[in-house]
Amino acid sequence: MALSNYFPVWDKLTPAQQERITTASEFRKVKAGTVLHNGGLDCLGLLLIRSGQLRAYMLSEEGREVTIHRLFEMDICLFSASCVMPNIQFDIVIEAEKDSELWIIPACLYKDLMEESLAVSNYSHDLISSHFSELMWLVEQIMWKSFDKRLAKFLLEESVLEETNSLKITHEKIANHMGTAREVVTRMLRYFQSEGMVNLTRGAVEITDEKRLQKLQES
Amino acid sequence: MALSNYFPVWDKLTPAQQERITTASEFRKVKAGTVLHNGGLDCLGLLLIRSGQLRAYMLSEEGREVTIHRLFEMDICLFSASCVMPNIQFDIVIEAEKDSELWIIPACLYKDLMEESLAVSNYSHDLISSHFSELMWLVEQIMWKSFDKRLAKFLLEESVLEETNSLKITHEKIANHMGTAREVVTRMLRYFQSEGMVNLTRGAVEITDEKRLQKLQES
DNA sequence: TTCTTTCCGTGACTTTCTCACACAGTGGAT
DNA sequence: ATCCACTGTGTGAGAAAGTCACGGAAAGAA
Repeated sequence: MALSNYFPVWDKLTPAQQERITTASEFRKVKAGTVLHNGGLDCLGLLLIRSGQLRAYMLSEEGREVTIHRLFEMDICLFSASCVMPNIQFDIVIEAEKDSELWIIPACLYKDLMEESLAVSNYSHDLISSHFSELMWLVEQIMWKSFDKRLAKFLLEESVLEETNSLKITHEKIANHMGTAREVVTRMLRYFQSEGMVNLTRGAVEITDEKRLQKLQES
Repeated sequence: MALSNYFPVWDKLTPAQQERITTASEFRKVKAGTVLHNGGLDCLGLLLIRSGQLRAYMLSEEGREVTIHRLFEMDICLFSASCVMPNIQFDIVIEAEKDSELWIIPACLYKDLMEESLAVSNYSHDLISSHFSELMWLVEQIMWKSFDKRLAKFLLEESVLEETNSLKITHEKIANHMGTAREVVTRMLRYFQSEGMVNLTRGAVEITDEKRLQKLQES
């Protein structure tokens, strides 16, 4: 499948614009763990995901993380282009969670397109505003939801994503997603296990009572 | 001063568009404390501030608050228009902090403009993306800054805004801005007082050692 | 096997939040 | 002036979550 099938509002662009995109974009395959963008330093460009899975997270000065957004097939990532997302004075890191294939669209090209094409501009607007909503949601979670509910929710979402109840994930990684300390995750998982909701083994969490986690998460 | 002096990108609109805005917009004066928008229910429209001061805050199910954004003269508020900021499934409240004058621009009109005018679309894009940055900043604060630093910063910012070191504000209001409990604010303020940084009286906080607060905030 | 690295478990302590209640200042009503 | 209601502040006790400092177990490499 070609770029044109993945680029949003492709058919609302002029042939000339389409041409500019195809010639300027770079296709790339990356391995899980690859860091594609790190902080405000580089202005790599937009990422258009063909396959795989990426994670965008915020990094604190002390090296703590929180996941801001996750990207899947067909998603487009604006965080890696400071020109399109101006005023960002903190570190966002984009990392491949799985082996991924993607196109890199030069940020300056996209910026030009935005200034030419209503369709592109409106599309970006919608995209950022949905990111805004997502972030509001995160704030709500962090501020007002107790940790047990948040963890239950995370495990359930992860199991939907991976399409299995046996999650291959370490406590450390969970902690990084959620922006907390590993010990906190360990303790809560042990509690979940003592209540029969999960089963823990090294590097893995198996969900054994989905319904109770559901109930916990909602309450 | 007329609406045209306050509306962004006014001179990039066609005379017809300008006409539509002037005729459709409503001018309004509100007293401090007025709630202009409450939750996802109403789609009031965009607010264009001529004078005064507004506050946009998120409301939890239990009635707790956090300030998301503050609006001043010349600012424009998109939160009150769910059409322009779609996917918002939580409660944002817009409240006048001081007596204010503003125009209300119907959301549907603005939406139409966005789909017609590149200038408007790009302007909205920049606006939302700066809101996004602000929110990221909030997340960073909440997650990684200890409360004493956050409170110091709040007091200093407030004193800049009000152009005085004698802030007329209750502990409760501070707590609502910062998304925490009143007792927490009271205790920290008492600590600040014991350290000679502030002087507390009923309904007021006087900053007596700005420099130490500065240092605290930065550390 | 031994060594190293990664991952997990845990106690002790700090910070922040929650709950419950008491009391003090302020501005009316009488 | 006295009483009352309301708002604003003070405080202790306990829970939740984060921090610090370990130790130890599992998995993979040498």
